[in-house]
Amino acid sequence: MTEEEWTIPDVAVAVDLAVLTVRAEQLQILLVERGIEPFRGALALPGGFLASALEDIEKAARRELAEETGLAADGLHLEQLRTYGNPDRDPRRRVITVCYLAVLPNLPVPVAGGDADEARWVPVEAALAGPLAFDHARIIADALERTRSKLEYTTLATAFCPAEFTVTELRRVYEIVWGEQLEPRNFHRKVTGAEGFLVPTGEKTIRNGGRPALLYRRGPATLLHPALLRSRGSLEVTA
Amino acid sequence: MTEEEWTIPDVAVAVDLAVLTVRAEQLQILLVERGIEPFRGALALPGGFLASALEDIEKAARRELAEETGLAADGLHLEQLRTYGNPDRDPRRRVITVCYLAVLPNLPVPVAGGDADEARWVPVEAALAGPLAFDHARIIADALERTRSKLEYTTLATAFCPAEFTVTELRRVYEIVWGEQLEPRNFHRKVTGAEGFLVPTGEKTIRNGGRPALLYRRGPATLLHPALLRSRGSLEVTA
DNA sequence: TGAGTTTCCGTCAACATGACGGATAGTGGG
DNA sequence: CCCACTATCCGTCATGTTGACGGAAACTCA
Repeated sequence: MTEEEWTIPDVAVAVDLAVLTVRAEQLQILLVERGIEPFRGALALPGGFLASALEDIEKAARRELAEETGLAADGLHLEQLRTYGNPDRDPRRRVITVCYLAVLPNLPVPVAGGDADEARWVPVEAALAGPLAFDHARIIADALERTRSKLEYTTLATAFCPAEFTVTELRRVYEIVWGEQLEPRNFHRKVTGAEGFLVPTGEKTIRNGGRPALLYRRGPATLLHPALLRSRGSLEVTA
Repeated sequence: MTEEEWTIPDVAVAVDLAVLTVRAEQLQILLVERGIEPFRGALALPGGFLASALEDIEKAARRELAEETGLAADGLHLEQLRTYGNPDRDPRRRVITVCYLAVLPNLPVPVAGGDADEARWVPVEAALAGPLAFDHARIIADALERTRSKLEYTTLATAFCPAEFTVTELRRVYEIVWGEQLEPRNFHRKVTGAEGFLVPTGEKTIRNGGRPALLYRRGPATLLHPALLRSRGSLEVTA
């Protein structure tokens, strides 16, 4: 607010993306191998600097996402996660990064193209264990907790599913993201009873082996009421 | 990620604060009257640009808060709300602002000093109705919804209270922030039963008129379990 | 046709919630 | 000194939600 002999400091603004999906019965995150210093060769979140001083932040996130994964909209869920600005998080210069959380269904792996190097899916557990560029481990941990938490009181879980899905598939999303088993019957009762969560797609089925399951489409609700709580054992809270 | 003839664009980074408290039986927010263009004379959130290109973002938020309100730690709750970066949110140049949500007990109004102009408490309802600088109305709306939501599943409400408080005072916080009445007995049962929410301060009382109430101190828990839900009628979800 | 598999439904005890009434413990006035 | 007044605190009960389980229904494959 002071307007004296002082000038507004300039900062480099980046966007990073924590792109989550469920593949091969695992929660996986999209990572790229860095081709340039710093952290050359290390795994990192896809992302990059604003294309211009006037580019909108969320637009930049969508652009990076499209560049890295080749997909735009669809069943895509994109929300701002948090901004990270530790002064020494980038050894080159001051960079603050606005991070986004994206959730996708398990697509036919369009991951390939993109501007940076090879992008690949990595199980989040492995990602959190292995060394990562910058403060990306912290970011992934935050994204994971945000996702787990939002499954409780929003309909975010449907963003992991294709356009049409069964209750069992939805339950698998919860079980995989939370890392715990759920009672199939109670889960079925809750999600089919929750207002606006699931819309029965006319009448259809799909085969798995046993009795055909009803197919659902995601409903208009974004909040889940009543909430679907995990047993116990959480972490922080956005902080 | 492209590393060609392109240079990283510079952006001005600001921090803004949504400082909430409960005063005079109302939820109020700290606003300043702008003394400079743009939006001279309009009400705005306290905040400002980073002091230097290396200042930490949260440090900057604490600095601005101290400058405007004269207080540092205490019962202070400070968390990042969201980053706003619409390209035309500031008519002068590209500015993105990292916003923080602060919650304070009703202090003896240390508001006065500060670098910018006069700061004053404004009922959030009035703040949302009246004209505000920049996109601050949107920010306040987000801060309000975040606060209301966090009262449900965290112990944030205690941040509105002084070090020692009664159950009735805590209930008033919920009622004022949510704008709805709560059953005193059920509320009492829930909060005193919730693990780690309230710690009875030895044995003390305070007078109000009737039977002396037990005094409590905030407990170690940050998450509330089970949650304390408002009746119905919410808004978005962080989006 | 029967075994195997998976979805779907019903029930019941345990727990939490919403709604009351009433006992308790102070204050202040006559 | 006693009595109205007020606010806190406690107990109960009907209702709704959760957790746990068994079993019927529907389809495939041998």
